[in-house]
Amino acid sequence: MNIGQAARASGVSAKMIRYYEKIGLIPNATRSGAGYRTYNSSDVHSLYFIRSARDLGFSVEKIMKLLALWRDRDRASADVKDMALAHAAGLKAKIAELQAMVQTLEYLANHCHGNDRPDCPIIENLAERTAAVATERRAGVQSKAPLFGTDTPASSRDRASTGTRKA
Amino acid sequence: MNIGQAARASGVSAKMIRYYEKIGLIPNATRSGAGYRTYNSSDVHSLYFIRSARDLGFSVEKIMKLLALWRDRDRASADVKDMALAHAAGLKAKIAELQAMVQTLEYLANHCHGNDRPDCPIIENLAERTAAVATERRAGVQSKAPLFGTDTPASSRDRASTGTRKA
DNA sequence: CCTTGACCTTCCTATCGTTGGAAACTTTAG
DNA sequence: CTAAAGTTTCCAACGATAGGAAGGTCAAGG
Repeated sequence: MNIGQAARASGVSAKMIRYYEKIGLIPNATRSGAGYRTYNSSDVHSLYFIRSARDLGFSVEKIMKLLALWRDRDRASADVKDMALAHAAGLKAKIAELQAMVQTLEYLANHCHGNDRPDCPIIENLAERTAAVATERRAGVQSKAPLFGTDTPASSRDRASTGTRKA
Repeated sequence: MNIGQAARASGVSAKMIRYYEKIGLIPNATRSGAGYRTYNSSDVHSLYFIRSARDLGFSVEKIMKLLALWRDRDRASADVKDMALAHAAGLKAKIAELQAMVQTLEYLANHCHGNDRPDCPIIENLAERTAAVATERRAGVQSKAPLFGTDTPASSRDRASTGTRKA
């Protein structure tokens, strides 16, 4: 079985199969005389496993651990369960973040006339102080740089400590 | 105001300010005699706008449009509202996707004993056919290569699905 | 004046997962 | 034999961000 067949059978593109091999997620494939990679059904099975895990949002790094557990016939199911639940928790956090964004956007849209006049609270909020919901969501948020018409070049207090605030 | 002050005042890192300038999201900054970029409060205001939009999950590309609308005093508020709602809809789709993942993971975890024995339906499902929820979520999924313990290198129906489906 | 340290400059690299292309080779079908 | 399809490797790009190296600049203090 060449890489194309393996790709179609597993749902992982040939490009990605080579990539997974290069980064060590899967072992080096055996080669035919002409240098073609050859795969058997067990390899396809691994690839399908990988694709399923990617569909569930697991990173390649985590998939490495899952694959190790998969191949370990003496694994404890608790290990896998922990990984799955931890991953689910991470996804939930991401969901909450996105929901806060949606809430803010819809709040702003609801306060926008949506006509042909320029008056638009969405723009105004983005420009002036970020909407309330987003502000609340943000963790260590303090005093949002009120400098406006003022042109003071180096105002007395510098917050935001250069970097590493958010993802 | 130098780039460091602008960064602290706007919440956008100096690295990102230079990047935004390079990709044309913001105009080239004026320079001091020594080549330092200088900013005024209006520039900081733009940066703050950008940061707020990024916090709401807007891509840089969309922010370019938002900035154009911001600077266009004759814009129709409907344009901005449409963008905001379209973006919210996109976020909602993403949320639904993540929720499906969580659902699958928790379903699998609930069926896992989580003890020190190797028996683990999470692994089994990843390996064999992907859990029901994920399968339903996936669109045109068919005939999932049932090849299993068999080790036939080129079994009869490995080219069955020769027709480029999926990416 | 000179040093020190904070700041700024450009340029290069990396991340993560994936896709794209180019140039060359092999296999398969006609 | 030829043409098409498949494969190989290598190189680059995406989006947004972070890190670092090597060097120039500024302000304060001796």
